[in-house]
Amino acid sequence: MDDKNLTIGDIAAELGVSKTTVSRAISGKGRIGEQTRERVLEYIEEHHYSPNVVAKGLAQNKTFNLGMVLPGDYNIVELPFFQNCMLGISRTASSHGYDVLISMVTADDITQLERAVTNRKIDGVILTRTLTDDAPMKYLKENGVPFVAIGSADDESVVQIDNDHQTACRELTGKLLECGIKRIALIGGDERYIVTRSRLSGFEDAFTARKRWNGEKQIFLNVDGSSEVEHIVDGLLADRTECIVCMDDFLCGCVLNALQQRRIEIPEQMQVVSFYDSTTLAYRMPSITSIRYDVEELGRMACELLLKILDDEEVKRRTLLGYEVRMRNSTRSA
Amino acid sequence: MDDKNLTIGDIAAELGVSKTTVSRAISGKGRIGEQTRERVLEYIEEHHYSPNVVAKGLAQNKTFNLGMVLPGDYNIVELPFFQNCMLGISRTASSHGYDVLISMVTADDITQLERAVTNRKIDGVILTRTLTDDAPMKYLKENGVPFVAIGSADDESVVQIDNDHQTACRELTGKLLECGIKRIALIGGDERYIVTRSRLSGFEDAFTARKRWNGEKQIFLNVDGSSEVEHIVDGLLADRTECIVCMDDFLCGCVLNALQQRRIEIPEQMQVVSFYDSTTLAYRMPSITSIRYDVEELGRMACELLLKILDDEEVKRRTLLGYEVRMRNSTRSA
DNA sequence: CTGAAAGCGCTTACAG
DNA sequence: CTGAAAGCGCTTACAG
Repeated sequence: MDDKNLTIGDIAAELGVSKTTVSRAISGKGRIGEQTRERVLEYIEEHHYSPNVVAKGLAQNKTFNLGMVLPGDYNIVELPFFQNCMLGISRTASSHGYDVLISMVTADDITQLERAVTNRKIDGVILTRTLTDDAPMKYLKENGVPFVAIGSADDESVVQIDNDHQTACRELTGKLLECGIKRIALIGGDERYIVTRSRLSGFEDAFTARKRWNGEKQIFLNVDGSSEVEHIVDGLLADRTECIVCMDDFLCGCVLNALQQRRIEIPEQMQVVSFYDSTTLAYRMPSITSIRYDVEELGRMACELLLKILDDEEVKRRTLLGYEVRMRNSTRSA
Repeated sequence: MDDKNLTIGDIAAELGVSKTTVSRAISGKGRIGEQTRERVLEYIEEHHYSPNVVAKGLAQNKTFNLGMVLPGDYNIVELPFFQNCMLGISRTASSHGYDVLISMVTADDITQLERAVTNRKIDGVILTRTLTDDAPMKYLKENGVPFVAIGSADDESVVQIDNDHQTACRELTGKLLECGIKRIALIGGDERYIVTRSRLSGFEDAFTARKRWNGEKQIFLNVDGSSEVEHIVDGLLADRTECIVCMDDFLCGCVLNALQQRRIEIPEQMQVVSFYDSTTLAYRMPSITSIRYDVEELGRMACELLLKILDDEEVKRRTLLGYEVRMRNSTRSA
């Protein structure tokens, strides 16, 4: 285990070659005799040498660290989305020789991100959600830090990757309408999240695509917390609404609780659908019709995009990933 | 924004002093004239200089990065516990000039951790759970990497911090027994997690403390997934069990679903309690009696312990944090 | 109180 | 194909 602090210099001395040569054998850059390279590589193998990445970074002006920006708000941070995302990012980064450094930010405090940047701890950044008027994004642009955003953004200059929330929501809503639903409601969270807006658009697209649909739709945004949901649910029950579309699994959980408490049968008296299909709702009875995204894949691809950018490769400005509509027992089958 | 790449050398040249002097003004180490220091500091302030932490690290053989080890298993990673932990760690690290680098490991794959260590990317590590026969722990010990474990471990040489799960579970179980419960069941997850064992001990302590209790208790460990829970619940219903103690909120969610599906009234026909009090169960009706831990605080203190160790300060081998028993409507009141 | 110099462990023109 | 030397941006004995 003493090998731990072997340096390129030690190896050079031991083998009677120069540090330059050792460095070349390792990196594969520059011409070097086949013989010499093998000798060096063998020695390295035997003695478990592994290069000091920090020193390498200093010389190359890199850190081999990627920043991952996470929302540090309570509640939100708990959404499984971010963890699954992290899994994908972490694995990909790791397999490319990078590590992942986290920065938790809130709407009005991005100091952790600023520290990571000004301290030159990271080569690039992955944003894990997008907002209208996105402070981290603004900061990164101003400071010329390479980044990719998971989520969508109006700004065409930012490299973004997202599931196609709008189409997903349109398709799901469409299916519901096809089943003859006349009264439908949409409940969503913070309107500053782009994803909230995308889903809203998809929801509305479904109606404009069906000109003959003459029912009633209701929309509730910026819904936050259980008591507000209860109030809304009471209103919807009074209105004889047939279906509630929930924009995330947390809100859906609240809706389900409210319905259960009021002894409303699902789907007979009220249908319910949600997004994400996370474990938050797994095993709920009845099973919940939901959109499913491959969030780990999303993280993986975001990471690969960033790595390409760091390698000065060209990348698509916008990548749209798919989704899957899973019809289950919380809705009447088509 | 050009200030970005200011170096200590630039400042020295500009001010007509040596790099040594600039360094001393910044670090506060070594004697330096009051006048000179102020001049340097002023210049730095004006030009938004911020030192290259990587270079500093190379010179001092530090990275100012802390490793955080997270379980990379699906499902488990989704437990809000780890996110809240991360919040505490991240904030504390940040306020001490450190960043947090994540390594996701599974029971049989700790390569991400190994990479971070052999690449010398981190100064120390925080483990976020403990297992019997803990691979990351073993690796860190063998390689002399400073670390603290969130969770308990038999090994007296490891610095560990944990909520007092055993006492918590004993107290909660005790309260239930005081209410006259005669048939009680415990459902828990993976037995290799120390926390599962601690809670089991606490559960049993409650009975030994009440010698005259003559009821029936059942214990199910290594329970994994919803169908197994359903099967257990059916058995318990047949047995006329009065109360189910769930070791985590995920299992509790499964239990609640199974009961709801079977039209069992809580707490009239079955009482239910859980641990963590996470948002997974928030807003469930009836509200769930539960233990509550301050997980962010746990992360914060773990991080502070590690920072002290890195500073060569003495620390307590074992820190036990409190808990709160929250009696709610899923149990009959005492 | 201050500075010249060596060093942290790498990389990379440049010269041979 | 190989090496001496300078450099990445800091710190830190050592000397004055």
